[in-house]
Amino acid sequence: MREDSLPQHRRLYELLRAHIINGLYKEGDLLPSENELCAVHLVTRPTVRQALSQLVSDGYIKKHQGKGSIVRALPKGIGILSIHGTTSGVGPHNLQTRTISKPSISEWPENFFFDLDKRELEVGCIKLERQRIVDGNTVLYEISYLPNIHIPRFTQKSFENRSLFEVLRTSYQIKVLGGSQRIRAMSATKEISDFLNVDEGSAILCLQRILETNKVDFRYFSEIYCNTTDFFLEGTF
Amino acid sequence: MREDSLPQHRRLYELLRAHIINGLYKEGDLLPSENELCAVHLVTRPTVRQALSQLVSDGYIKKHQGKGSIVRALPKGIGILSIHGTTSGVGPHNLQTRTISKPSISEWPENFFFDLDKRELEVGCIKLERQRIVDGNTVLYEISYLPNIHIPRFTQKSFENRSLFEVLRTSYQIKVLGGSQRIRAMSATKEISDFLNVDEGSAILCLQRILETNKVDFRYFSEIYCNTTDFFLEGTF
DNA sequence: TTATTTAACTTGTAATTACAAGTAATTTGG
DNA sequence: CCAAATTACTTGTAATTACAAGTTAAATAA
Repeated sequence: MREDSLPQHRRLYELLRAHIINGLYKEGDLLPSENELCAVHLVTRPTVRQALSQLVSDGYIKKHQGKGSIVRALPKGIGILSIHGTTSGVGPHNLQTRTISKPSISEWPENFFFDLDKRELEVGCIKLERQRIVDGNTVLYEISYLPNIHIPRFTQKSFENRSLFEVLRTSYQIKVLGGSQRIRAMSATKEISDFLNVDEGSAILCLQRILETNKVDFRYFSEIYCNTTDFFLEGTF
Repeated sequence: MREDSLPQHRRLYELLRAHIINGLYKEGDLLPSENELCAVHLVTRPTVRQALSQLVSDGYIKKHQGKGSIVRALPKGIGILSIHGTTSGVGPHNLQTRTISKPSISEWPENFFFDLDKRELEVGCIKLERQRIVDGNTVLYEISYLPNIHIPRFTQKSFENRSLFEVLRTSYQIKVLGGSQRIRAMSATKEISDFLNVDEGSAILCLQRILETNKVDFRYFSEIYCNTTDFFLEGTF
């Protein structure tokens, strides 16, 4: 395979995605045609089309037969519905991450929000609490639960302004491939209202996520409480 | 092209999707291998792979290199985050649709939740209010706004237990290709609490959606209020 | 029997070719 | 000058071939 062991379609995807995020291609712009991209990047059309179809399903572009690939408006909200996680999903905003409680090994919580299998229950759980601050406002309060396997010395890692995605990928070769989530609205409890700096009882968005990875026996979980008075979640389909 | 003018990859997608929904393939089952699907349906592997990758991005299956395509658990919540709309997204539940106000032509609301262009403002707006009742509980209150173009005699159509998707597709050849949505939590106003049968001030989920279609100058809008005490929204990524 | 190796599967990546279908600008005819 | 037809360009669909890489079960050797 190629130098950095990324497939060609994936490298093209990452390149075009970066260009869109950086503003080199702006909203409404036409991307180079598929044949142009072939010529410039020395790949064939199926490869180009694979990269473009990923951009479509991630909501970065829109395709029109006979016309071309048009860049979509970048989400103004928080693109937490996508695979890219909160850090890279916020876009041009000023984002800070604050660790509330450092990773600690414990048992899984009782009545956990997803059913765990036997192996997961045996290895135990690493819990991690973080806040996300966007443009100075505390917007997210996130609790992550990871199975205590495949990630030695995890409790000594630092997560200040670093995404969990990145730590797992660079330190443990664990890549997130996809996942699923539940979304609902709820009234803020005392604890959550403190973390999110809102009144107790005000409406809060709650997400429960399963993240699946390239290691079949390693999936982790996330519970996210979101203050949507100034920001909203955003998704494309 | 073939008999009913659907591309082969699309027909295979619809077939496999129906089999999964009907339970012919259950959670955890392996789909036939790509080569088997080729042989059975008389198509080539790229065509099969196109159908499968659509099933992956819609969350119906999960693929594992060297292993096969595994059927995922069907969403137990309301799959409103997908393109398939509320009606087909609810799955095995008992769903009823009630029209609150029949389609009526008017101006667009002031301070509409998305910016409209000149043409949309000129042609005016058709408004439609509906309730969705799942297993006897009123779960959704949905207001749809359509531009008054391409859809003659729309105000005389009936929507009882029929999806807007279906009416647009069968009566006007308008197909929904995709869209985007904002999600946030809010406190129920008096009006919304009445429609959803909840207490005033309780936490409600609010979705604002843009639906884009095969007609470039026709997009429509939807505002959805959702009672998530008994159900939650669900999505895969 | 047990551990290792091999072989037979699976999906992933990628180049190649061909034509269909939709769009937009140009050319042509009136 | 204007409208219709043509042309060139775009993406969509589809078959074909080849090999890489991950998984699993069978065959083999200790």
